[in-house]
Amino acid sequence: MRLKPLPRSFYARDTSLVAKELLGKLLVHKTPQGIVAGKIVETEAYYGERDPASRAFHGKKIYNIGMWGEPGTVFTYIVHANWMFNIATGEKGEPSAVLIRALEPLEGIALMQKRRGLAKIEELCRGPGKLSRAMGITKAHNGLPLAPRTGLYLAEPPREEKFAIGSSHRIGVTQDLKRKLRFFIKDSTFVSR
DNA sequence: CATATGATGGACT
DNA sequence: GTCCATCATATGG
Repeated sequence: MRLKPLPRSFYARDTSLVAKELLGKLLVHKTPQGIVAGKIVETEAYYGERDPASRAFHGKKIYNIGMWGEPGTVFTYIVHANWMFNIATGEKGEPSAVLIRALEPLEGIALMQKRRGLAKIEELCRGPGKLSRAMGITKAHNGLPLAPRTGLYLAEPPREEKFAIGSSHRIGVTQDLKRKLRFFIKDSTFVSR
């Protein structure tokens, strides 16, 4: 499979637009243990300092510095013993990000199953913590640029696909539930609840 | 050093 | 729907 990585300019736009257009794209992670890849089926947009639900809301910290990085920079953050996989968006210096919430596993499924200790394919990446586990994403990736040379990157799917996009309020946040900043592929069975 | 806190997950009613 | 294990950080003594 020949993959075309997303250009940096893709990420340097409005966060919710990036979140929406990320649906259907491929997330690829090459590691010494093997290659794993999946299709993005669910995302959430987080605006920086203006967004009370954002990690950047309380200012620049060591752990969230990645949010201020170049667009296309990985930002990982732990919640309840689970790593969240985010991508910095917008202009450099603007701490907005997109959280990847769910994937449809495509490649390296055996490795995902091994890392998750689980056989059911629908469950492997259905949720932000699950997908990081299955993909092998941790703190070590915080601050890395998304690029083939780092082993972790996003790419265009081999074929264009048409699908309906649904939206809702964001999951798990207690602030700002009004805005619909969660996007997902409507008919996908791999979206989290 | 001690304790609180989640952008969660999984088990259970 | 509810309960709670889990653990890297943040924060206060």
